[in-house]
Amino acid sequence: MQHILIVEDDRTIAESISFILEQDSFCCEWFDNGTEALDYLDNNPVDLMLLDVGLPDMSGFDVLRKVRDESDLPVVIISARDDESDQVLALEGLGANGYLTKPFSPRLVVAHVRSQLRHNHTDINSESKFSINQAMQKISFHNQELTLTHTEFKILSHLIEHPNQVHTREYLMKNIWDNPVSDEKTINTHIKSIRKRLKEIDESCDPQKIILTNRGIGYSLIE
Amino acid sequence: MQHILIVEDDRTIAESISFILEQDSFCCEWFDNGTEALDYLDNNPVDLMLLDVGLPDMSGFDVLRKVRDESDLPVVIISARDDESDQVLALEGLGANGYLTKPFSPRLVVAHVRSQLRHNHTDINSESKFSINQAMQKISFHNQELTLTHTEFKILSHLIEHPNQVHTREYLMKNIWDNPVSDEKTINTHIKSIRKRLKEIDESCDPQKIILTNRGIGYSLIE
DNA sequence: AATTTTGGTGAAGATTGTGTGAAGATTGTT
DNA sequence: AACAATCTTCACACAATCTTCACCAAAATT
Repeated sequence: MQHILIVEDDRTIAESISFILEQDSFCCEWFDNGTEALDYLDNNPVDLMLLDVGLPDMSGFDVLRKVRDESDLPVVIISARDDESDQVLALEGLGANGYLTKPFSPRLVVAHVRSQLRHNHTDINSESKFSINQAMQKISFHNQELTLTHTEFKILSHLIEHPNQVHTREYLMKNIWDNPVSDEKTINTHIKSIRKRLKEIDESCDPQKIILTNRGIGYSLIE
Repeated sequence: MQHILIVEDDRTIAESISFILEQDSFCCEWFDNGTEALDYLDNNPVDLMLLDVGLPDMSGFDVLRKVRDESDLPVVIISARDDESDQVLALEGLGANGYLTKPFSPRLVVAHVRSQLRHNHTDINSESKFSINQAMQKISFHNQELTLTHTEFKILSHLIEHPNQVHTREYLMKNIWDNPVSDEKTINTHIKSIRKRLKEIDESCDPQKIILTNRGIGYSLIE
């Protein structure tokens, strides 16, 4: 599940974008101002940001600057003005990844979002060791089906969909459990059993090299 | 030097794009048809493709399909028609990375090109000895990955992100530890081990010239 | 030059984080 | 209700890491 952060002060626009993205099985969070959005970004996992230029509290460009100070998060700008110099500034100067001018159809927004996130998607023709069958809720490892419990499936899916990236236990818990009240140690045990299942399929593999522990931080899956 | 492949049957447009890209120290190759462009692509290194939709021999979309069959090369579409469904198809369906509609200024083309190539630039372009991979919580020194503990990572990140600037021990502690109760001498030891790790990667470097001690004050990283 | 202060160094001890197996709690199924 | 599967928690062992300390070297001060 990919998380989209929408920063847009027009409620109608935000809702229509949100609606269509959620139909495409994205998970959306909406803020109508930059301050709250930046605050949210600091503490929550976000895969892409849709950012309006005209915000009540600060310019979208300023928001983008602050985001770029600390991450490479894909940011697609939404602008009411079709001003070329703004676009050049955003893309070249500030490091935006895409630029959309109003009016646009929600469908186009999804196209831009998908275009930016494509590389994150587990590609069928990539040589990944894993393949996910979302419909069947099954994961294959070296083309052999893993028998996973529901929780294990959700954890491993997350890691596969965001490989080469450290996930804190806190992050994993937020995304996997609805009620976030649980001991962080619980993750350890699930990881342990996932590793065990990998070993069952491929005796020669080293599960700790595939799902690696980043001591003091969390876990990450190496592609 | 980055290589741009321009596929555009309008000579005037191709030349103006080419001209401005070359001013920005890109290296351009131009073809006015898809067949030759695809042929060139098979045998030459290309970093990005600017692709017109309307070509004499085949549709730009067909060219894109063939490119996507075998690579993830960034492709920015140039279209004469401002048709939203075309754009959705290109971005979402065919895997284009960007979409420009004519008329556009050459400046905007460069902005799109730079935006797409930005992630490649960071390593080559920056004169910094260090690069931080936030996603994996890793730092590279001369493009070699450092093995750092969590605390070491946090200290070094701070120094890298604010180079040429003295950080008092007190300041570092406040920013790195949640509970600020600790002996300031502790920083010394961590700095020592960071320096040791730098030396492990580059035997010939002098770690005390990279992270330098400001006697009586603190430490600073020299860029 | 002697003294004091500050930082570098290596090692020892304290602390924390993780892997592991198993027990208890929860959930779902028959 | 009984049972099985699964999830969560816990205790322990071990290893990685952090902190402290004693000692020495370098720089600044007298």
